[in-house]
Amino acid sequence: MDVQRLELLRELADRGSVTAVALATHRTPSAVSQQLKVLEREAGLPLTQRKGRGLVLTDAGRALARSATDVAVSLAKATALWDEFRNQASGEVSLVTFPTAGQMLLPGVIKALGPDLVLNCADEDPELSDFPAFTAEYDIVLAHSMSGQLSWAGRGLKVVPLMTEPLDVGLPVGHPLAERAWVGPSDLIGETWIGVTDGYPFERILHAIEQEAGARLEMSQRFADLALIESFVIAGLGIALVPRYTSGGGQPGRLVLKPLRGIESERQIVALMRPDRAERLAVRTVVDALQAEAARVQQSHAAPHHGTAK
Amino acid sequence: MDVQRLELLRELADRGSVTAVALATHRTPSAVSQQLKVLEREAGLPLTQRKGRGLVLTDAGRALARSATDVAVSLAKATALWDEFRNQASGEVSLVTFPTAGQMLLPGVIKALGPDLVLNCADEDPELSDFPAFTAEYDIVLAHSMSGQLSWAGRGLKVVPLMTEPLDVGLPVGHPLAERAWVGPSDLIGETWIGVTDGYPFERILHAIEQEAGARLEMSQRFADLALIESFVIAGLGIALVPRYTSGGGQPGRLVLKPLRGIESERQIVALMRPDRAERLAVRTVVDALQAEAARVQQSHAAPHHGTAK
DNA sequence: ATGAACTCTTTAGACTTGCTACATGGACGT
DNA sequence: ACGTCCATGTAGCAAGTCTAAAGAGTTCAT
Repeated sequence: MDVQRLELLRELADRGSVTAVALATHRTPSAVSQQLKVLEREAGLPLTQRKGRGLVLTDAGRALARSATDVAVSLAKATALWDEFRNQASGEVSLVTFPTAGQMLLPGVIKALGPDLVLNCADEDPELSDFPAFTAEYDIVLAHSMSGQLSWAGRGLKVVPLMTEPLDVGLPVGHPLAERAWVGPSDLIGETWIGVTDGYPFERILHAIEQEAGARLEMSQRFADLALIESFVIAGLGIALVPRYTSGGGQPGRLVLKPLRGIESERQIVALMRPDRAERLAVRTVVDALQAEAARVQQSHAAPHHGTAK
Repeated sequence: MDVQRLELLRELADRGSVTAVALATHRTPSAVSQQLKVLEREAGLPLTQRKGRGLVLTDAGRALARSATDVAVSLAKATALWDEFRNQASGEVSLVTFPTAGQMLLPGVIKALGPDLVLNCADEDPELSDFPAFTAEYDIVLAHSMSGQLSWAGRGLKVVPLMTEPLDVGLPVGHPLAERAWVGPSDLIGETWIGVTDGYPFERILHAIEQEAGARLEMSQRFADLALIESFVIAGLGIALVPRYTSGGGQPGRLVLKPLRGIESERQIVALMRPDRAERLAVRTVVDALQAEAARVQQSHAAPHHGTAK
């Protein structure tokens, strides 16, 4: 019946606790609890169920929450429509990203946006946290996945692809392989590797190399931060897999990138959003800017010469 | 922003005046005016405009009203969903029909519906009034159109076809043509006709007969009521075009029907609804029953023999 | 076992909101 | 010019929704 209440139910489905919903909607838990109770009375059947000290949705509750999404979407479309009538997009948009994508895209995007649109950015480590879950908190979530591996299918989230970034092999200047135009899996066995933290998507490619070459790679270190990995490579302590567009930012000319052949080695960078938020005009504007900037970055690297990076 | 207000704007688009909206929504005109004013202030641009002593929507207002329909639809889907969870369809559904369709379909439909679902019916003369406009007042509007002539395309209404009913030539017993298996346009010139009121869709077929036969039909009387026309035909005062399934109800055996060949002679009977109302579970149930009953009627007539009618 | 921490709920009271009732101001038709 | 019709202001009231504070149940640690 009432949209506000339905919205509350949907938030509960997303966030999983009354207090979280209250916090997110700037209300007291009491208010949320009361409204949910009213909704349940109107519905005439139990929508929630106590479990331990928390609260979970029943099947009926989940179904209702899902249809509440449709309501939120059409409502967001309506407000977007009249935003189009009035002025250009304005308001605030929040965004989380993993570090490398932010470094690559955000400065250009923020410059491209008008002064009426405030973009609040934050960064999070992509593997320590459940990125799709951030869509509850942020309007836009920048995430990456390996090609083909659509880890966030379903879930009811809107996924907008921004770019696919090749993952190259990073070598120190003077390394034997540095003279080659490209490298293959068999060239890489016997090298000392600087790896990524367990669970990183890069890991999948390293495994593919091992499988292709028929030997194990020697992994000396494991880091999460890209700049740290690069500094080890530059110091000659090993070689590593690095994203082409975002590497070498700090120390150009001291890191050599070689494309990897024989293995599909790239990552997809996408924007994740809750479907209703994706409809907001301001959000759509930011996503458009992200796509444009991603295309610009990709094109500037597609151009010939240009040394190793940048 | 607020759904109730959007709904009000949509009602205004449908009904055209603040007082009409107030009447329909059980409010005072003052309340409607205030809410529209709030909506306009939120939107930041004029949605309505005074015209004479009335009020009309601006372009922006119309656009918003249209998107308000989407909101209403998704909201109706949500409530329908939980109606499905809870019990079978219940509540009240209102319906208008033109007389012959009502006589043909409604008794069977009402018997088929459970006791929890109350169907309130009314009848209106199909030509004196704008039938699509009734969708503002009634949940379901039973209307007819000649085949191919989709008079209610666009408008944003949901159209559900129920049946196509042939229009036959009605003759008195003992008429020379009564022995024939069927009649063609050329057989019908020279006869005295009992016509329908100007503007009735039947009129189009009469014109088609004239065009095909190359002569004018002699029209002695013009009536709106079918039973009245039939009594004239039975009295031998002329022949007339009558819908096959609904004729002869009162006096079986005294009216002979002959199919008309050489001209497409049928009318489409459809249900018209506002899209949001079409989503209500109770409404959908009634529409399903209408379709089933229509199929039943059509089938019972498709069966051979059976004399003239019934 | 007992208490501390956490989560949801209940209750009572304040605040906000949308309504009715009545009055006002134009626009149309006679 | 008058009455009618329609939309809109103003004041007050009724309903709904929130906060605040206390209560009840569960989990975890000591």
